Amino acid sequence: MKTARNTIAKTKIQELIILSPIALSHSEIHKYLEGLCDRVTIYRVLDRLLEEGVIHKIVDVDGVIKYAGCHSCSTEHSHNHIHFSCQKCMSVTCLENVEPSFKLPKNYKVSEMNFTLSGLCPQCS
Amino acid sequence: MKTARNTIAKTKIQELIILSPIALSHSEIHKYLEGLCDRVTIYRVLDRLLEEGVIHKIVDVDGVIKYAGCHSCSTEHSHNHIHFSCQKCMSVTCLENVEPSFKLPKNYKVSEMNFTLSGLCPQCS
DNA sequence: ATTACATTTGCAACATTGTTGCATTAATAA
DNA sequence: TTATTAATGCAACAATGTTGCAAATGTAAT
Ligand SMILES: [Mn+2]
Ligand SMILES: [Mn+2]
Ligand SMILES: [Zn+2]
Ligand SMILES: [Zn+2]
Repeated sequence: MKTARNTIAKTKIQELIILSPIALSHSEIHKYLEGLCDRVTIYRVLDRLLEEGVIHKIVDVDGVIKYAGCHSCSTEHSHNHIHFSCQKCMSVTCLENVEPSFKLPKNYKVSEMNFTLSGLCPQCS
Repeated sequence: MKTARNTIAKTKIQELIILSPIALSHSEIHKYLEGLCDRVTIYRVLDRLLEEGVIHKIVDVDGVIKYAGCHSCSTEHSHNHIHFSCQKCMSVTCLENVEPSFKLPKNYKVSEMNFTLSGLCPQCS
């Protein structure tokens, strides 16, 4: 079997994302790490953290992919919540408690959803 | 004042998007046009069509940006509808009639939304 | 039809983002 | 401490998107 290893890069990246109040992009993580590891390593660590279910991926309104820690998915791993992207401070926040409702036409089978609102966050409005 | 011109490239791209039943990405449009114009021209034409309100932009679940014609926004220009991204045939469809409802915490001011579901479309399920 | 001119285009050059192969490094278990 | 193999660094590459500038082209006036 394949046994995961706790490397410095992985530990630091995980810590960074989990402790951050907002979702982070690859380039933001790269900046924060200040050369601790290679660009490519970050991509690979992010893939591993996603697989392990430690973090989840968010597609921002402009298509930029951001990563946020999983807080409320200890039992089951679902992220059917809304994300809010602030146009002023550029932060992306998980609104864990907000679940949208909608009525889909027949014969559509949903497996994932990505719902991002943009506008002004409480700090900026 | 700046007067828009109807060039061959613009006409063809607009036609392509409007007539398509699914949203198209830049690279898909590029393929369809078969060298009718440069890559860069497509980017610039898309920008113009967006500004003119002829098409709208959709961010797919994987962050790929797609373009779809505006059908039901003759009076006002809003796209608060759901988009469906099929994991099998990779099509992105506008579900113009499906509007999600949700209850946002106070002090969030929404100006735009991007709501994309992924799964299987009627044809593929 | 010809001219004038601003818009649009093509091309080159560049930046950013993401992926892959491979030799080297380093975490973990024996 | 040593053996094993996961993880990293680096180079090379592909895909996507942006910008500057000269050339081409659409449109309106003559
Ligand atoms: Mn989230
Ligand atoms: Mn749409
Ligand atoms: Zn803000
Ligand atoms: Zn399908």
